[in-house]
Amino acid sequence: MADIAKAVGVSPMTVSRAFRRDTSVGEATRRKILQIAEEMGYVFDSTASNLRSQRTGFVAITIPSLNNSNFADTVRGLNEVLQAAGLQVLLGYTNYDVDEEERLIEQLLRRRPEAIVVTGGRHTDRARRLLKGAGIPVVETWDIPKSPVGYTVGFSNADAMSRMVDHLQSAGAQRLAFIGGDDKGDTRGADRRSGFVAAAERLRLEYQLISLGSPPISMREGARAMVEVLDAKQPVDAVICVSDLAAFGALTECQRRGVSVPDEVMIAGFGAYDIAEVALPGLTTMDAHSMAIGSRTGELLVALLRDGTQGAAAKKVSHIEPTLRISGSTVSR
Amino acid sequence: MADIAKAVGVSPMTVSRAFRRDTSVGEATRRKILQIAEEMGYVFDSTASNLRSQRTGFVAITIPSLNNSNFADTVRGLNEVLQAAGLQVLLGYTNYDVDEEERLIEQLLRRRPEAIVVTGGRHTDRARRLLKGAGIPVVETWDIPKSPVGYTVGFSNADAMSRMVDHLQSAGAQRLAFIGGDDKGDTRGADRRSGFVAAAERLRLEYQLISLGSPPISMREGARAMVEVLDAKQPVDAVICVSDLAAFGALTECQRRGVSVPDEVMIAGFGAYDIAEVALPGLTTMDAHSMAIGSRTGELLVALLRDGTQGAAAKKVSHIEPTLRISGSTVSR
DNA sequence: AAACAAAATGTTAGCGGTAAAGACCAGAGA
DNA sequence: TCTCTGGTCTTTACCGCTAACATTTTGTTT
Repeated sequence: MADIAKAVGVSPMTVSRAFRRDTSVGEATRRKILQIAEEMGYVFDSTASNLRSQRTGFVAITIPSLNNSNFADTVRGLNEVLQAAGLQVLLGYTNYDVDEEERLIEQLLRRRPEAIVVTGGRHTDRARRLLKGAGIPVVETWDIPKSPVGYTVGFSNADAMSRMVDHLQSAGAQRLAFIGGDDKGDTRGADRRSGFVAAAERLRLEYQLISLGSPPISMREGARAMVEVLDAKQPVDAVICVSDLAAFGALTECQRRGVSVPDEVMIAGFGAYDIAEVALPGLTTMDAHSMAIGSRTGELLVALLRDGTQGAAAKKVSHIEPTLRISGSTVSR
Repeated sequence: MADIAKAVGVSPMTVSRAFRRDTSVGEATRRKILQIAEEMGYVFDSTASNLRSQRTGFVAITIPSLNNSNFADTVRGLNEVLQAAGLQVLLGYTNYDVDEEERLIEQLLRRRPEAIVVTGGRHTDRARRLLKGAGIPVVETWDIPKSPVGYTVGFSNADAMSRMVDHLQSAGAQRLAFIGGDDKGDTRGADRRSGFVAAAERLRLEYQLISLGSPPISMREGARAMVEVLDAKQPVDAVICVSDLAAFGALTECQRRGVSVPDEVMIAGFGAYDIAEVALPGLTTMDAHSMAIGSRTGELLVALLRDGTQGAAAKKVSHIEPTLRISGSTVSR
């Protein structure tokens, strides 16, 4: 900046201002500064700016896995809104592990983000302490935790699953099975399972739980689980899977064996992945509006960072109601 | 840090050292410093460290879209290696647009990354100038550009597609179709198309090109394109799709119509997405080793940043040969 | 116990921007 | 003519850490 200032014949401060559109610099001066800067190949140095102004423009986000189009959609929605507001997303993967999440949160906070978004509501004690002590807005997504750290943008996985069980019952299912991973790490999966159990007992339906290894539960695991279900002694009318990926795996296993879906067994998934729409038959699923979770979070953060915690937008819990999408895998046409 | 130094009874410099594992501080002193820091709720401030040491620990990467498990895998592979080396990935999406890429590259360079990774070899002139002038390692991935900016980790999309055409011919196909998006933005898709055309002409096979809208081309578009192919007057023995997602869409369209795959028409995809393995029949595909592209890039960068440009690892072009995975969609069993 | 090397700690001066406050100047109004 | 205003620009100090060098402490050798 000093070099540019000398070349243009102004003070470094004026150059600094010229690079920030909002502050007062004469239009002619600004143009000249930007032109000379471009010629000199100067690229603005955020690191210095960040330190002095105590504003980094970072928003940190931790997600369990990038390899999951639901979370990728949330990041996409978040990024779209934040990028427009001049903020940069700092991304980290926890790999469905709370200790890894703790490490990640600390590492991210060192970068002095202006806000932090985490997936889910379960964290280590130290992670909670770090989040609370950071002095920046904290948003928990994809869940409605019992004792939230700060703001929440999400839905009740248990309630959503309960609605799905209602649908299956009304479609005629009496004996259900739930396919999911173990409870470690994937709290959303665990919530879905408990919602399933609660609903099945409320409706006095027979049910069984198939538990696979640790998340992520994908297509292959869904197919493997379906083997178990179909080989078991007790017959099953409907299978609910923790995600559409597992559901699609289950569906292909049925097709491999010539088991008709939905006539012999219904299959339901979760998450409204692309595959649910394209599969044959289409998969009944619960659309959690992954991208909306991200963009809603982004809008909340932009409002908070602009207007402060007192702003009108500062609703603590933002509910995003999932939508049930009924398709050929649970109702024959 | 000054507060901690006072509390422990040492100089701030010693506290600074204690937070960097490698520098020499007495073991007892270090423990005490870290303990008091934890009690005081201190979180290290990277922004100041970055400025003074002129090292940010950032590696920037631009990808066309997060909503694509191939690129997500590359990011995952990269992140895994970089995270282990204490580096943080800075991610940006270009949305298959070179102007957007230029903006993004400038924005990312302001953060003073220590290296930058871009997807593909086509950039605006200004983007090339920015990359070259940044004075940091530049890696182009997923392509082998004619005139690379710096390092390259990738493969020839045209050659890979050519091998796929060879396979289809040897499986008995005479009349081919290629399903892909338009050339704008997705240079990899365009390269695959031109590889397809070259191979088809080399082998003197009949062929047609089905072009859809702008990328990303997904399952829905694949199904739509297949409608076109099946409704056309000229019959087709085999369809090659720009990605497995499109291929799966095409497959379901065939199933919807009762067109047997592979007996009446063969279908091949690209990218070795999960769906290729789970679909029924399995999709013949080209595994580009997305994750390996990321981890190889990561290893290259770690070596470059450690040993400098003169290091042994500084091979300019790193070729990752795709693997043809033959499955039920092109050969009946 | 002196002499020296190695390890641990301290001192000083920035890194490259910008917050805050003040100076300068042309044009408007008294 | 003088004051005042608002826009434009400058001066000064400092954000929180660490490179580079200086110094002290500890340990080892003879």
